[in-house]
Amino acid sequence: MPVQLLKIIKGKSESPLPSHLPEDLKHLQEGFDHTNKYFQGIVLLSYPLMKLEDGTDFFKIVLQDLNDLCSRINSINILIYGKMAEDCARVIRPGDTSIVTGFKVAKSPTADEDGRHSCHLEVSEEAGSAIYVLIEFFLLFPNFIMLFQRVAPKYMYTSLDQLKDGTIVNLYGVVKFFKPPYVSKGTDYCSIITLVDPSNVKLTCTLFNGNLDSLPKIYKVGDIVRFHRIKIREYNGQMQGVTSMGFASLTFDGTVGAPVVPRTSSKVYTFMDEEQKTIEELRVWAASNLSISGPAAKLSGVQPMLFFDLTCQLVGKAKVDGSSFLLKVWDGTKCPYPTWKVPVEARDLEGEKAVLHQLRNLTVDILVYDNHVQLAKSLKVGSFLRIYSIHTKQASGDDEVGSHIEFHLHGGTCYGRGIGVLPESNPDVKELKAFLESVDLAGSQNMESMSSVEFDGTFSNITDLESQLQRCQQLPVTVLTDHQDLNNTELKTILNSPAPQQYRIRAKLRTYKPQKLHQALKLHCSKCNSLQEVPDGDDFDFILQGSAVTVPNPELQSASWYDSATWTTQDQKQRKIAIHFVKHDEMLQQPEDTLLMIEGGTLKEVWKLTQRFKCVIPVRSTENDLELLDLSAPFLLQGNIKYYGCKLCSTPKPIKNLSSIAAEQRPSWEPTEIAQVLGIEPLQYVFIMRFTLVDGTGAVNAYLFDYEKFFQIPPSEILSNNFLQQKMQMTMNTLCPPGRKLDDLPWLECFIKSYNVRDATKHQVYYQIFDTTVAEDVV
DNA sequence: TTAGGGTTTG
Repeated sequence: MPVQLLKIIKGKSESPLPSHLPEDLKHLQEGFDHTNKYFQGIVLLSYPLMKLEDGTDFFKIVLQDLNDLCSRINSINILIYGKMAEDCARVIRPGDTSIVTGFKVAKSPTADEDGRHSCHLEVSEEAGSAIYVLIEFFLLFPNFIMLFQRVAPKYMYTSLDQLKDGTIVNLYGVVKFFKPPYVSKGTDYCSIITLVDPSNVKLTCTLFNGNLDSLPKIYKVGDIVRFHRIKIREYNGQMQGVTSMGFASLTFDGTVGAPVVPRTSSKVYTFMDEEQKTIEELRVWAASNLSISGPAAKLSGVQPMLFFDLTCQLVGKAKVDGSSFLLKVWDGTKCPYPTWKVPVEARDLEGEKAVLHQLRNLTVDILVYDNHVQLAKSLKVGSFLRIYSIHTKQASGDDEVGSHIEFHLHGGTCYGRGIGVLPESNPDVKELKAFLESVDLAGSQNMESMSSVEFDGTFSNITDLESQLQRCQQLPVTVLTDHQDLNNTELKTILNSPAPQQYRIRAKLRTYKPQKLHQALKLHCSKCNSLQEVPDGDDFDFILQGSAVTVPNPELQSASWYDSATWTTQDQKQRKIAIHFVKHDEMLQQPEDTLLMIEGGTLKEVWKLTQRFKCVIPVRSTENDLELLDLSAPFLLQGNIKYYGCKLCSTPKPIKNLSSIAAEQRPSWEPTEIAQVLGIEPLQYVFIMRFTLVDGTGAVNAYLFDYEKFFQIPPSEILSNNFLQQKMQMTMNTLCPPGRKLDDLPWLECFIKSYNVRDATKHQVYYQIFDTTVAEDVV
């Protein structure tokens, strides 16, 4: 089954009046418009898939509204018909968080018996419904993001030359012409939009909605739209698009290279990297096939007798008479001609008196007429506007000042005449604001910096230490795991014997190195036998920052074996993040079973992802493939463990080799297996210490290479686990209590082996502890 | 239902 990611962003909405909110049960009523609304709940129950009399598949689930647990009725029946029933029955399980969109509300015939909501929701593919299942929360990104998996086939998009009368389709198009939403003579706002696409066919759409916010947020010719469920009709021998039930739109900036961030009032929309690709392709097509006017005129550049679009800030407004309304605006530049001032009563002028006075030489008066008056009245002083097709009219000077320029927004909507409110996130508004303020107020976002945890100096309290000591004076604090039949050998004998040999000893730990235990942790390559320090968080951060410069390659978004989601951060850096979720059997898995690859993430983001997903692999885009970062960075993160590869012994292989593991029946994502397919020679975490052991006959320095057996602490986990750090310190305090005389030290039972190390100039015998572990009651 | 793009004019 195809998998589609859905992104829901909670937080600051682009629109000042967000209307497409999640629906709650209280407001769910038969006969009301629930277009573009969604209902989110937990699956309380699911019934077996069945067939209706006409052969239609039918599946019923019960969703509980978690936001409204106090209400007597907080659950509702969801009736799923057709192909969608089959898909849902396969995927949806009780306990899942689920979203239903495009539903029809009908009276529930079973409400009296089951005590659930008096209505039920009917969903089917034909009705344009969709059902999603939550796969993950992302709380770490600037906006709180939830990712859902769509339980239905993908949307299909129709090219503009393939449209047929009477159909409802999904389509993409580049805006060739538009009328910003205006108040129609009926009950709704209306927006006219003409689209073109690479088939070179035009489609004019007439869109209505009672809610201004539900219409596409088009700001300029060249913007790209995606329409879902638009109805195609023939009118005057041409195809025409009109709003249908469930119509939904996304609008994207059409500038090549601009971030692909959809503008929508809908807080729920499907988000796929395939679509990002489509947008980017359309941008490129439009750049060479569509004449898009350059930057809009500034007041300083206006000419008399022209029509132009102005991006500006509203400083004041006033009613003039029944059919006209005054807007006082500025764009920071000065009009080179004398401009008229529309006489209004001071009491009718709305706006900060001080600001109006301060900017009196930079503001211009724009008189708007007829159908624009209603919208003009509703504008907020201080908001940013784009006024389309303002007429600059030269008035002959019949006063002593001479001729002046007048600004009119005539009635009607010809030539896209109208007023649009731009959100503060709009790039042109950002530019204008910066210009108006001449100060950059945007503060940089400080990500909490993370450094690796050091684990020395964590002593437990003194009472614990005393009781441990008492126990240790009687029994050995270490025990043997093998070779119990061997007899003890005195250290003096060992020192006088040739190597290599193995011995059982009974000795005391006089001292050890390093005393700072975090220094004992190393990375070891079993192939070339090299040892290295564990890189700290700053090293990794540095590499991540370096790799974030490489923008994710759109060509590599979503492949047969992974689905991708991308973000652009809302801060100044506009950093691009891509997450590639590796699929199994064409499906995304539960987060705890999922391997993902991330591009452009920060240390904190990567770390957060590791807390939720089974495996995280930081990657970057090349021209043809994703690739691992520098091997100074971990090639894999699992939970709190960073896995590193040996720089000398690794020969990185293509990332797509991971797909072979993904194709296994139950991918276990073992680090060793991942390393193997990626051509990485994994480094192992190891504690390396030097124990000075004494037994009254002599002293031996013996090395401990402990992968886990001795301390029974996985070295890979110690950096992130405070408890393990304390445990290790406690163990060492028991083996070698600080400040004690030799007589008071506990006995250790150990196996040691001697070995020769020779180089050109000298020969030395070394000793290594093996098959020994700390006694059970010590750890 | 509204508007159905195409040069407005106070």
